[in-house]
Amino acid sequence: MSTRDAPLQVVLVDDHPVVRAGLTAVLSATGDIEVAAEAGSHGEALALLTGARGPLGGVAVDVVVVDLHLGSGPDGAALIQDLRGLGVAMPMLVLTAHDDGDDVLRAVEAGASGYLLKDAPPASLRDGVARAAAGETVLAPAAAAHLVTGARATTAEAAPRVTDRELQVLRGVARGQTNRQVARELGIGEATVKTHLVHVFTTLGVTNRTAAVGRARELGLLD
Amino acid sequence: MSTRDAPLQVVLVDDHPVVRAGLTAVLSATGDIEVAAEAGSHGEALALLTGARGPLGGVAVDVVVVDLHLGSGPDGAALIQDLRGLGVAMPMLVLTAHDDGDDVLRAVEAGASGYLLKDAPPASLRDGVARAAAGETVLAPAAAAHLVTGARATTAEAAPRVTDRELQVLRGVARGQTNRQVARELGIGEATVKTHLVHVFTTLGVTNRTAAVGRARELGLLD
DNA sequence: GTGGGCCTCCACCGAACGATGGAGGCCGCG
DNA sequence: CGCGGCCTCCATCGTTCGGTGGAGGCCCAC
Repeated sequence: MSTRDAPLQVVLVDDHPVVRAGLTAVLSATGDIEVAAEAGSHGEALALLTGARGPLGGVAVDVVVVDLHLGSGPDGAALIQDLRGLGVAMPMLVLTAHDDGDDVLRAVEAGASGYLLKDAPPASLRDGVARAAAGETVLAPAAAAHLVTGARATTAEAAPRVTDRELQVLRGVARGQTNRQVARELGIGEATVKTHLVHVFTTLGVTNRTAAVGRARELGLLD
Repeated sequence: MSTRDAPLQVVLVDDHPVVRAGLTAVLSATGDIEVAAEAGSHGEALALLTGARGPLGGVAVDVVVVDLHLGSGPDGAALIQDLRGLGVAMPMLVLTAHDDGDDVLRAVEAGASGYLLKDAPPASLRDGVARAAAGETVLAPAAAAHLVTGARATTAEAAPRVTDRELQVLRGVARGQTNRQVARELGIGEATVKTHLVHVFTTLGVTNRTAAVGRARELGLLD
């Protein structure tokens, strides 16, 4: 997922200059991505992406990254909806601090290709942009679960389904038990607990137990 | 906290034979504790501990361990209250699956010296019994927080108060962030995050981040 | 000013965790 | 009957955690 012929051209929309700078640094770090332009507000973004018909100086924009929170005015989801309404078809990603379900859902319904988490590791951000440019939907499986209603082709992962056993393990973990304690409680080996957890992590789209418990709680798996 | 002169004599009250057997095994493992007698119900326990005036065959009972859930009849808290009402003064510990606040509170108000968690490691259980026998109140600090109203001399720890900074760290952890990520977010060092977490662990009476998040949620700290 | 919280950071170390890449057995579905 | 899903377990490895015992700076109350 690196070394392309020409760098991807992205446009950043964020009301916070610091965030734009940070994103620029992160995304352009490997040379695979270039920040073609930036906008600091809803209006600037509209002007930038629809003005003159054929955006910017003839540069073909591959992806637009929009912060979900744009200060006082309309938010990122609204911006995306507006752009879509104006015929802008390119992939657009929402940038959000924490994927708090509803907001992300709104953004996707508004036409976003997915979202990026501000606290994701740089490589993940670059990967997300690249995948969006390739037409993929960039969603953590957990968010995909929020979309059962809309049931769109998430292109990516499979089932966000947690098996019975995995859930039992997760419940133990949610109570703060160590792998060893969970193993004893369920009468299985510690290795098996680890295996179950790894599966849970991948299906929930997280990388550690605490996050898994949080996600599971959000999804109502722990009741 | 081991190798005493004479083993502590405890009485178990639990409607589940399996649990009694397990407890017996765990408590007597080191030889510091002996199970003097067992009761399977509220009635049995009353007979055992008040019958003949001078319980059992003249054996001096050091601690009574009562399961909070005793099947259909009155629960452990009620039993303890009854025993206290009948003049039984020895330390009594409540045994519970998960310390769900209210139940534990009721038990302590009824006269319990504290509680033991079923999923606690064997050493902790033995330690709890030993401490109760010594007249200490055996409570996780988190439970102590539930008791701010009654404000009894918990013998043990101090303030269950989590500072602002600690709470900020905990919030990050609750979102599944690693120490490093939390550190970056708050603009402090990873070492500092660890320090805050260790404090949180001790004041909440837990030993790992996932349990801390669970406790904090129970206590309404994360809202 | 002297303490006592609180926040910040350090080094060190063992334990727990998470990732990887297997392997075998069981069971239901086609 | 083969295939796939689920459950079980293994070894290895690097990373992260958590525990311990400090240390200095800040600020407020006494």
